[in-house]
Amino acid sequence: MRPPRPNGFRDRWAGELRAADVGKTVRVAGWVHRRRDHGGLIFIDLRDRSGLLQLVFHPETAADAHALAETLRSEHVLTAQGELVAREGGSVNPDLATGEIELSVVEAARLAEAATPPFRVDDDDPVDETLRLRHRMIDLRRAPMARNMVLRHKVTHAMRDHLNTHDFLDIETPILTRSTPEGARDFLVPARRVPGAFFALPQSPQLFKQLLMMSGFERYYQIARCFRDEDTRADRQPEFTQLDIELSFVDEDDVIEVMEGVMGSVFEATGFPIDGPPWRRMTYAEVMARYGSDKPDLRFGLEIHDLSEAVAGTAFRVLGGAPTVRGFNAGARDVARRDLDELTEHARRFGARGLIWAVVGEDGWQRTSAGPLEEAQRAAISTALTAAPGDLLLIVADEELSALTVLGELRLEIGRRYALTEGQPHAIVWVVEAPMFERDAAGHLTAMHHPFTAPTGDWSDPASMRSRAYDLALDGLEIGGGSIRNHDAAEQQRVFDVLRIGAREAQARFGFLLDALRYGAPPHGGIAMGIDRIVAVIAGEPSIRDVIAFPKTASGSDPLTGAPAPVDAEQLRELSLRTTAAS
RNA sequence: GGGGGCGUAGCUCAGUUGGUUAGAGCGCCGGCCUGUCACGCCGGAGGUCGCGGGUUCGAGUCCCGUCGCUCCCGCCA
Repeated sequence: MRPPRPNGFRDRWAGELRAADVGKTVRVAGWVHRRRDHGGLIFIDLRDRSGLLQLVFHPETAADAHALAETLRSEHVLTAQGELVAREGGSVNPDLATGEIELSVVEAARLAEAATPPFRVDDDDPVDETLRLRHRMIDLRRAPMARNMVLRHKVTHAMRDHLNTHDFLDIETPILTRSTPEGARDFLVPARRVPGAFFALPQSPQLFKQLLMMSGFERYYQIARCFRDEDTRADRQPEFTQLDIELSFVDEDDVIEVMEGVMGSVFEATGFPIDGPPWRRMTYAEVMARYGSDKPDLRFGLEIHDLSEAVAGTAFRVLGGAPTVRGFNAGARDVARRDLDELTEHARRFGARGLIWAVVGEDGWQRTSAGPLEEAQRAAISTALTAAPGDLLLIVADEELSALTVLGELRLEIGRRYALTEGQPHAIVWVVEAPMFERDAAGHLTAMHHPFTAPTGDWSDPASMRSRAYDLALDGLEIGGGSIRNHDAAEQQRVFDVLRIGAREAQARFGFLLDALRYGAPPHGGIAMGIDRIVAVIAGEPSIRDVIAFPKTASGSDPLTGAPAPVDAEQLRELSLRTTAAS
């Protein structure tokens, strides 16, 4: 860090002083991180953003300062001046960046007292998250959180740097806007000037960035806040941040290359140990078949295999009553009956009717839940899964998508249970050629990405069409995705036709984009990257709440973390809201 | 909307089959201590066992309800 402008508070950063500064008179300011009172000598670890510095207060040579130090407590704020001295041999602290030196305080002043913190700042032990959020300003003082905020800045800085040097323009888009079609529930804001009408907060800048392409800006980016009124998860917040990018006159390879450049520089800037781009690309069909997920964790194997042939024409199919049988070899696992019951329960949670398991012995299957299965089929399955004695085989018979999804989740569960990712290198993969449409519960086709994604394939069979989309998965987490868009109004209308979105509805929902398409839209495409997730993975934090300064809790009931406040009748009148008699 | 888990000191937790005065570590307060760095030693304060009801001679412990938190499913890229 650059030295601060010298003033009455400080002239150096405490954590950046080194042995080379010995002999200098310096002034530092910050918080009391820890205090060690030896009766005579008092040591105080002073904390500012740059780190820690040990202050020594001598009772005889600096009586006033020492008297003050006796009254200092944790998190008091102070400024101190003195001579920087070298520590004697045995008192050097090798665990501290400033451990070879200390400040022999001549003069000091307390700038603020502090109530005893509700939890320790100088300790990283877990504390109830609600309490941390209620006192977030204190929580953010703790080393891991402070580190995460710095890391987050490094990530966005690297992104901006890379894009700025590649001719991208940072352009802002509105927050108070109309519904954007990402499929989630909108947050709504009452519009005072149009009683009964509401703004929607953007689920993404999707429509606006496409308009910017039509405006001719060619290369746009924005670190954009997005809003989706859906329930919180460890990796999901109702308000989150994306790196949003759009380019004109491009195809898939162009966007992917740009993003590999961006993410490559992010990983490099943060020291994240991963191989540089170009990165592996796999089709949606392939990752679903092999890993049962559209965001596969490739840090370990345990690939899924099609066992339908192995059990063809047997009673097994009657048993399962299912069109497909798939399974994977979970490896040599020492499983108790309880483990198998838990795995079965896990499978059910994701919609499986049941789980077939088998433990392979020296001669055939030692234990299995598939009693009626004939020896020949058991052998065929073992062969298909290249089973060795001791191996645990997990098999699901169901509709194809359902079986693959369940096995994908079981694969991840096995990975967690047996720490299969431990010590493994990070794995990043592009998933391309996802289906353009999928069927909802009613059997109707809906857009798998959003309806502006360009499809490829045979229009006479929309269900078979693929989208010109690409999604990036890191360690089994989806960190971003995008697509080439429809730039032709007629083509866009065909998509709407498949989605059964009539001309009137399309005009009402996406009218301004459809209009824009008529005035000369360039071929364009883009991508959005989830910054919260990216930072969390790099930081090794399981929850993105730990890489967001002020996140939401699950219920959002805490005042500091954005709990919604009730609005009284008077405020409603002021907003000119139409209210019902009941309210 | 649904399912699981949790709620005991400021914090993190223990608390036996229902039994007398609810404990520990850390933190806090006081005393001692001139080279510590998670300083040490001695002492002390601090509890509506989330809340309400019930069963019982007796409830932190069992039952019902309720509130809060959390993880997951649904939902959501």
